[in-house]
Amino acid sequence: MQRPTIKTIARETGLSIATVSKALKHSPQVRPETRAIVLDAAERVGYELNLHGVQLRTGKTYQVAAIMTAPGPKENEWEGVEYAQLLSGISWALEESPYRVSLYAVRDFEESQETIRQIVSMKKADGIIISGTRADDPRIRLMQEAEFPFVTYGMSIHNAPHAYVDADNAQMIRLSMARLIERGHRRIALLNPKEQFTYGVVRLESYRKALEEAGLPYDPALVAHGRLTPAFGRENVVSMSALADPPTAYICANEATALGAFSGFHARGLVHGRDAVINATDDLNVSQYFAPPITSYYLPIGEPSALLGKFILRRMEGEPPAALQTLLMPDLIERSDDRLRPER
Amino acid sequence: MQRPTIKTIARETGLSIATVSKALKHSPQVRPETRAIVLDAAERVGYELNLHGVQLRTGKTYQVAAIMTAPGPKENEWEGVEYAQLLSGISWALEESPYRVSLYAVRDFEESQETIRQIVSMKKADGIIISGTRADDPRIRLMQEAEFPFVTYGMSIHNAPHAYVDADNAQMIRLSMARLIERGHRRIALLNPKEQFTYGVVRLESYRKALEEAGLPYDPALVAHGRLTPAFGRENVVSMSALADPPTAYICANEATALGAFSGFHARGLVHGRDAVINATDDLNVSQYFAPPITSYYLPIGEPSALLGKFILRRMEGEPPAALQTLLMPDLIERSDDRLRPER
DNA sequence: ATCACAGATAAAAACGTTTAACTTCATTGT
DNA sequence: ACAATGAAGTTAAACGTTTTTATCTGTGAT
Repeated sequence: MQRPTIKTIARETGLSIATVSKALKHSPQVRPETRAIVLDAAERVGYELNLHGVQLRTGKTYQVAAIMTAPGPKENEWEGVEYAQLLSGISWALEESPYRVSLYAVRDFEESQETIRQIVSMKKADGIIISGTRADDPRIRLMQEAEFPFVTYGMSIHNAPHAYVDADNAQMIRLSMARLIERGHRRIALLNPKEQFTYGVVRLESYRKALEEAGLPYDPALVAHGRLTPAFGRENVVSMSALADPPTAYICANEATALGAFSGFHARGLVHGRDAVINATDDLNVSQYFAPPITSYYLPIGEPSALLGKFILRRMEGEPPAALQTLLMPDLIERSDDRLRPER
Repeated sequence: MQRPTIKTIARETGLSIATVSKALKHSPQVRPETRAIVLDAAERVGYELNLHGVQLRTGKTYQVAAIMTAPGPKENEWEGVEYAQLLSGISWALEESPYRVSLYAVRDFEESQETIRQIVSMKKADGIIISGTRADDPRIRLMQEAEFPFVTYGMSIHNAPHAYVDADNAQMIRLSMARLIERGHRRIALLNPKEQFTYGVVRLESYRKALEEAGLPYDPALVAHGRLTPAFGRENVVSMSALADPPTAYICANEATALGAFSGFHARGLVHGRDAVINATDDLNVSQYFAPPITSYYLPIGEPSALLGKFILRRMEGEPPAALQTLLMPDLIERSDDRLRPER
């Protein structure tokens, strides 16, 4: 028993394969009654479209390439864990479509660029989703020049308009800072992603502006850029807390960094709420389990990932990118007062 | 400028496409000199195999389906985060091959079963990688009956032999228990995955055996089965620590559970090392950042994932499954003494 | 000189689909 | 009455491979 093809249906119905093909794709060239007959027969024989034929004929791949930048297999730091949920979110968004997510794991920016170049020129996918965007991102230019559909998780600054989904980092930092300053903090540390990343730039800018508006000085010693691992959080708490005038609040760019910051507190004998506090941005709903639970801006990763999936589908259908740009505002979840209580 | 095909090379060299095809696949039917000419021309025109043609002709897909069971997009619990690294590890292992990882995110066991059935019957991939295996796993039977190549992350118990990679859970629990008992613990809690999973069964069995050998009673109140989220860890610490005779040690099946356990300590005012201790199994190298750092069995997730990739390649080449079975023993990393110090 | 044979290459068919070009037939407008 | 139009189908080619079968060429044996 072979897998049924349109030929099977043609034989079954006495129509030509061309008509069957058209009927299945709802071409206006075929009469509704005929279509009904075809659909019925298709159902009966258990027909399912063979993508390989389509792919060869049309050049479509029905693949959405997700470029995942993760540190090499040898490096064992807790990094990029939110990718799992990001991928599954995208995958679910594509569920009703014939598209599948195919994964391209790369080690660094250069490799992602090379991979994208290949996907584009060899047409290995119909659409691409990337993250870790830069202020001026050559990968975006590459895809735009080739008119290749793509969506980014993260904005760019100097590139021509494109489809993206991102958290509203500027707003988030602005409000975070206002809140902490209102609660008496004057020395606020920013544990930020690498400066190459757009959101690193955006967050830093917003941070500086907030300081300025509050009439507080900007101290570069309170800002760190790096890979958002627990190690990063820990190291910076350890070193910054040793400053003559140490920070009383740490804003961590993700939950891994926040976990590491707690580890730094432990190492230096600091007590959360007495010596300093930690705030964070949280994708994974994990801040509530820290001891003590911390205040965070929470954006369930399912939201951006569902949007990424939706957007790439629409881009592949030719929708212009201008309509496919969303900044999501995370919810502030206050779990501690964050005023210092210098008891004891 | 069209993408070059074997036809391009045929024109270029004056040979037929058949010969070119054979030359490219190192068929013995073509003379070495001819092959050289072909390879040279291929290089010159920048030829790259078009998989769509191959796929249609041979039925091969060059896809490895990774079935990822993750909770629905609506549920926002920190679960399954290690999947990101697992996937990238597999993806790297396939890097030199023409195969790509294509992702199938499913919500639960039933859906994974249905998805696998489809992949197998519609031949949507050449190989499958699944995790979350059960003692008697119908998915494994399904793939075996269809003689479909697959590798599982996690053993099964009642199924016919198949390729798998797993951590040596029995040994891990045996040694963990021996170590804790040696340090004076008599009431040891086991925060375990759901009983359906093979490793849940294996761990429980090993736990009971360890108790028995030490002459300690088995108390079901100290064993919990559930989804390995922080919430699970927290809830069980909260409830178990309220027992008349509470546990003095908690063995957590992963780092998410351990994080939640710490949260439970905080909620109940327990101090790690004084009231009880936490041990864990760690894939993500994150136990070192807990406050305090805890003792764990650490298996960098890169190792099993690289093996999964290697194994599926070999299975797809027809290698029998018997040779493709590996139990990995995680390293014990002692970060605290774990004897209770009832100071204060 | 002819034959059989092997080695090397070529021709052709096939995989499942889409689509441009064509045919058929009924309907419409004059 | 008849050309023009349009709707609904059909034919056939094409996408890039692999593979079966056929063809050709030269060698060595008879």
